[in-house]
Formats: sequence, structure tokens, C-alpha cells
Amino acid sequence: MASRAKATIFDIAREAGVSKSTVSLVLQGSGLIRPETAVKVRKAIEDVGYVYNRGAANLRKAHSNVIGMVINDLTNPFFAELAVGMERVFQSAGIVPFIANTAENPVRQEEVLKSLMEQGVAGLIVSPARGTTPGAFRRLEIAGLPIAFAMRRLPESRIPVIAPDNHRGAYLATSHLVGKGHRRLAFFGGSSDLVVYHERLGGFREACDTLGIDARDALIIEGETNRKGGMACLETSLAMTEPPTAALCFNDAVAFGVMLALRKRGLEPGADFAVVGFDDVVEAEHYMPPLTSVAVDSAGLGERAAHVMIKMIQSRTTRAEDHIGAVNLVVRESCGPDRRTRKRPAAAGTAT
Amino acid sequence: MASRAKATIFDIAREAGVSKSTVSLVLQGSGLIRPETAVKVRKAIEDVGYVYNRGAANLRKAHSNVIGMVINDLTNPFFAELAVGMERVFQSAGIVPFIANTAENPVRQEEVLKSLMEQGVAGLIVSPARGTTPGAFRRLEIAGLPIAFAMRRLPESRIPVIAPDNHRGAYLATSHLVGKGHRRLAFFGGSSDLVVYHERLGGFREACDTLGIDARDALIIEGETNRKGGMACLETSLAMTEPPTAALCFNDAVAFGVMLALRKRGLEPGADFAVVGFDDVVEAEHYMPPLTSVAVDSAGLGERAAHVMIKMIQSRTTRAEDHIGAVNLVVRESCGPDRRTRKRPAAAGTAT
DNA sequence: TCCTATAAATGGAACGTTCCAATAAATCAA
DNA sequence: TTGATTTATTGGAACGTTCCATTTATAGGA
Repeated sequence: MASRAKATIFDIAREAGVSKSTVSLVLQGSGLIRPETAVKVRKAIEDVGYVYNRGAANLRKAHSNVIGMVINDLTNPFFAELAVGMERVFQSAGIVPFIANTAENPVRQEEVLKSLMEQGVAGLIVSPARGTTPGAFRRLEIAGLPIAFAMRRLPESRIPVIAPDNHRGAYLATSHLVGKGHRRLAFFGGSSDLVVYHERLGGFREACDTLGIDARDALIIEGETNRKGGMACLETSLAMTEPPTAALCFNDAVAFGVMLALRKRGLEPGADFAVVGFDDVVEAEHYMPPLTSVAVDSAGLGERAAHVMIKMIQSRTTRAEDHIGAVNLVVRESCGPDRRTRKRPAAAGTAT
Repeated sequence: MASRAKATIFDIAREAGVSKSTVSLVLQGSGLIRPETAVKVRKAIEDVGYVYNRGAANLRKAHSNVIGMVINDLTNPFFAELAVGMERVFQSAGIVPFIANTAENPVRQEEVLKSLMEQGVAGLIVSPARGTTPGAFRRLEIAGLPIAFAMRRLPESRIPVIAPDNHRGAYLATSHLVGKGHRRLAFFGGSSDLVVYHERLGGFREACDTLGIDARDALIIEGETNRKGGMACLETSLAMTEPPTAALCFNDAVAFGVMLALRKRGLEPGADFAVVGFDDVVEAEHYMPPLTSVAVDSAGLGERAAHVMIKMIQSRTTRAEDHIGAVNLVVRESCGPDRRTRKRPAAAGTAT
């Protein structure tokens, strides 16, 4: 069943009795050709089973119609949604988006970027892998390729960023906790090699400051950004002499881990220890108890990022405004009722 | 910062004082060139900031090095893992895998396939969107392009399939339920436009038959393959005159929905109603209670699929053996203890 | 020394498009 | 009828590679 040699515009031309140029024009939907001719050509295209060779076309054309989306972890629905959001708008703009996964590995990321470049992409949207070196994008920048960061950013890079307002999200969440009467707050999970971490932690700290809470460093516990990390964070925090009564978690996975560990110790998330997550993934709503979390609308950010990229490509520039997406705190049940109204006021360590 | 015109092998040639052919040879790592020359050329490549133009190369070469992975729903971690598994092996085989998402939409799938073809992919791995028409791949087949289906298949297609042993998985799960003492079993979720549905249902039915269980059609309840679908299934089943005491769910999402609905009614999953899922997604382990589920190893299937594809490409064939991946039942707590040993044997409906 | 064999480097054609400049055909004004 | 204008169509060069057939340089054998 090996195909006869691939059909080209010459084959179509012969079949339709016109020149290759005419075929090319028809292919591009030019208004210059007579309607009847176009019909004839289109029929021939169908007959010979032609498939357009975009590679050949791009050789002549200035710009290709494909853009690359480089995602740090596709397995994480949070980032998958980002990708899907982008894809949606690219698709309807006639741009072909290719998704590549770096599995949070800078080396892989390097390879992926190289491939994408060789493929001749018109632009790149990247959610950089953890541990990406500051110079990783230098080459692409000097090549004049439009690049944007989505969701994550690199320290001191001038590449435009589309990301949620992490600072504000953390501020909101922290205020909520304080509003519930908590005084000994912790920040769980994440690590300082991620800019996002500093942003969220910054929001946490600012809220503590302005609300008169003592956010001593001891209550900031770095850890893996998954369930296991959350469990570990809770354990170390409870082993302290004055353990916290509530925690803002770096993301929802960490929060789930915290709740799991709480249960394992016979404590009830919400009633005995308040936890709030970040990202508001789908499971947050269905967890036991439903998790209070900061919603960031990744799909929306993806769409936004795609629009920014399209604009960059059209105006052939490599610069664009940053876009900081609105966030909002979705209050569910993982922080329990107001703390001040509870019967037994906290003994030392458990706050008050 | 617009880049100087893109460097080509001619620029390199000039810079290094050799001919374009020599540069090409170096680029391809040919052993024909003198090592010192190669060094010189490589330096020039670096100096001029050259990026290889794969499009141009593919114009001459018979085959490209990119393959397309078309996924029905990237947002679902189950399929995302499949993609990631494939990606891993392609990457290390020097093949560039591009992922495209169809969002379970046959029209989008059509567009995506067209794009990929135009891009000149060397092969295609597809997890077809629900509702894909039987003829959707005819064109690609006659074009002689290697195609494989992963995870899902189309009815009566001769395209090779890499998928889990759905039949056996369902059989195993059903036996487990029967072993626990259940006699009124239900199959929840999914719909008959998916081949997978028939396979899983087939396993369920066969187990019922051979174990002497009456699997009347009334106990097979189609529904959306998500939490909502699961909740709905449980409700309708409990409204029946002789409700089931256990259910095999089309997938884990449905199972989660069932457990949610159970809780909402004050019933305890495991103790009051046994539920087993399918796919064994990560959350299954962490759910309350942890969900018994059929593990299918999507990443492993992805790797397998990639290997099959690589072989197809190398042997320039469009045929390959199907591969049915082993499954295994991961027993956790959502089916409770043995039914026969419990004190109060099941009354109709609430089941012990 | 000359001839042959081997190693290294090279020029040219080809791949399938696009796009410009040029031609051919049709229409119109005089 | 003729020339000018508009409308449709066309040939050719170019895009950046690969690969074959040659050429040139180097070494070895007599």
C-alpha cells in the first residue's frame, strides 16, 4: 500500500491543464483566478490526493504558521489546561500550535527548544522548567524570535510574562486565615528556585505584616510541591514547640498532602487545622473537606498568552506588556468556621 | 533587535573557508571530513548563530524526523501520561514528537490531522476523539503514512492498536466484587459510541456469566465519563426496585462521582456500597476511601506505542501487530471487607 | 619518476513551494 | 482598426538543504 510518489502542484497542474503558478494561487485562495478555473483546479487537487507541503512553502515565505508551546509538566492538569487554553485560540487563528513537554527537566527543555527552532516556529510560549538557567533563552532572543512566558517566569528576564497575580492571591488567602482568627500561620511547600514561590511567599508575608501577624521564618517550610511534600511540611510544623494552626500551601497538591497527614494524625482539616491551597484544581472542589483555594484560571491565562503571542507575531516585535491575571479566593470548607467563636480557645501553641 | 537575516550553510561555509557541501557533511556528522576541518566548521556554526532548517532538509530527504501524537483530551491526566510516555521514547530516539489536543472533537481532530500531514510527519499516533467517523483516517491510510491507535480504537479499522486489556481488567474487577459476596452488580458510566466501553462491559458480562451472576440489562447504566456521570448513575440505580450493592465504574472519575453521591446520601463507600474504578489515576490512591481500581499503566502503553511506531517507520510499513497491555487490579478500600462475613446480610437496596 | 588507490572536499541539480515580472487574452475608447 | 487598460495566466528564480558525481590532494607501490 505504499503510496505512489507524493503529488505536487505540478501534478495538479497537469491534471487540471493549467500552470503550477495557477495552482499555487488557487491554493492561497487568491481572487485573481477565474472561478471556473479554481473549480477545475480544486477538483484536480482532490483527484490526485494532494497534500500541501508546508515545509517547502515556508522555505519561500517569510514566516511559518506554527508556534511552539513548551510546558514544564503536562501531567499536571493545571498546566495542561494552560496548554489547552492556548491551543484553542491559536487553532481559531489559523495557527498550528505544537505542544512539547519538558518534564521539568532543563536539559530536555533545551532539546525541545532546539527542535522547535529548527522546525521554524514563528513564536514560542514557554512555562519554563524548574532550574532553567538565566541564559537558556538568550540565543532565541538574539535570534529575534517572539517569546513569552506563561504561568512561570525567570528572574531578571525581559521576556514578557503572562501569569496570575500570585502575590495578591497569597495575600487574599492569608487575610482569610487571619480573619478566621488564626494567629500562628505557616506557609507550606515550594522552593526558592521558583519565582512563583517568592511571589506567593511575598503576598503571605505582606499580609502578615499589615495584619500584625508574626511571620517568623520558622513557619515557612519549603518542600516538594506535591502531596508528599505537604505531608512532610505538616509533620515538621507540628513537631515545633509552637505549631501553627493554619497554613497557606504553595499549591493544591501540597494542601491535599497536608489534609491527608492531618487525618492520619486524627485531626480534622478545617476544624483542627485550617488549610488553603493555591491554583484551585478540579479536585479541590470534590475533596474531603472541599478545599479553600486561590483560583487562577489557567485556561484563561493560556488564551491570554496566545493573544499576546499572536500580536507579537503580527507586529513582528519581541516585546509585549506583561499580563497579570486576576485571581480570586474560592472559600470552601477546609478552614472551618471562625476560630474566635470556637468553644475552647487555643492553648499555647495552638494560637488564639 | 530584529535578527540579521538568518544564517545558512553558505554563511558558515564562507566563514570557515570551505564549501557548503562540507558544512552539510559536518552537520550530518559524516566521518568523511577531516577532524580539523570539522572543528573549524563547528566554530563557524557557533559564530554565525546558525540554526538548522529542517524544513529545507526534509525537502530533499525522504523522511522527516517528526511524528505527531494526537490526543483526545490532554486535560485528563490519564491521557496526558500516555502522551508523556510516548514522548520519552521518541525523544531518546532522536525523533521529535509534537503533541496536539483534539478536545474530544472530531472536527478539530480533522484539522489537526491535516496540519500534521502538511507538516510532513513521518508517522501518527492517535487516541481518537469520541465520535470519530470510520472513514476519518482513510485518506491518511492511502497516503501510506504509518498510523497507530493508542488507548482507544475505531471499530473495524485495520490500523494497529496499542491498548490495555480492558476486557480482562473488567473481568478481574467484577470477580473481585463477586468474591466479596456481592450478587447484584452494576456497571456505571460510559457510552456505547466508544469501543473501550464495549470491551469493559464485555469483561463485566463475561465475569457475571461465568460466576453465575444475573447481569440484567437494567443494571448497566450509561452516563458521562466524569464525576457528574457517576453521581447520576448512582442515583438512578438506587431508585430501582432492587438496587445493586456494588458497581464497576467505567473509569475512576465515574467512581469518584459515585462515592461522592454515596456520601451525600449518608452511605459509606466500601461499607455500604462497593465501588471499583478503572484506570487507577493518581488520586485513586489518595481518595477517601482509597479507590480499588484497575491499573492500566498509561505511560507504559505510551512507550510501547512509540516503539511500535518507530519500528513501523524504520521498516517503512503501515502494518503492525496489535499490543494489548497487561492490567492489574489494585485492591484498596472502596470495596470494604468480605460481604459474606458481615453481620447483617444485605437487605434490598442499602446493602448491609 | 609515474601510476594507482584512497581520502577529503566540492559543484550542481534537485526537492515543492511562492512571488515577481512578463505574457496572453479580453475589454474598452477612440 | 488600433492602442490602452484590465483581467487571467504563466515561466523562472529563489528559498536552504542533501546527495551524487567529480575534482583535488595525499599517500603508496613500482
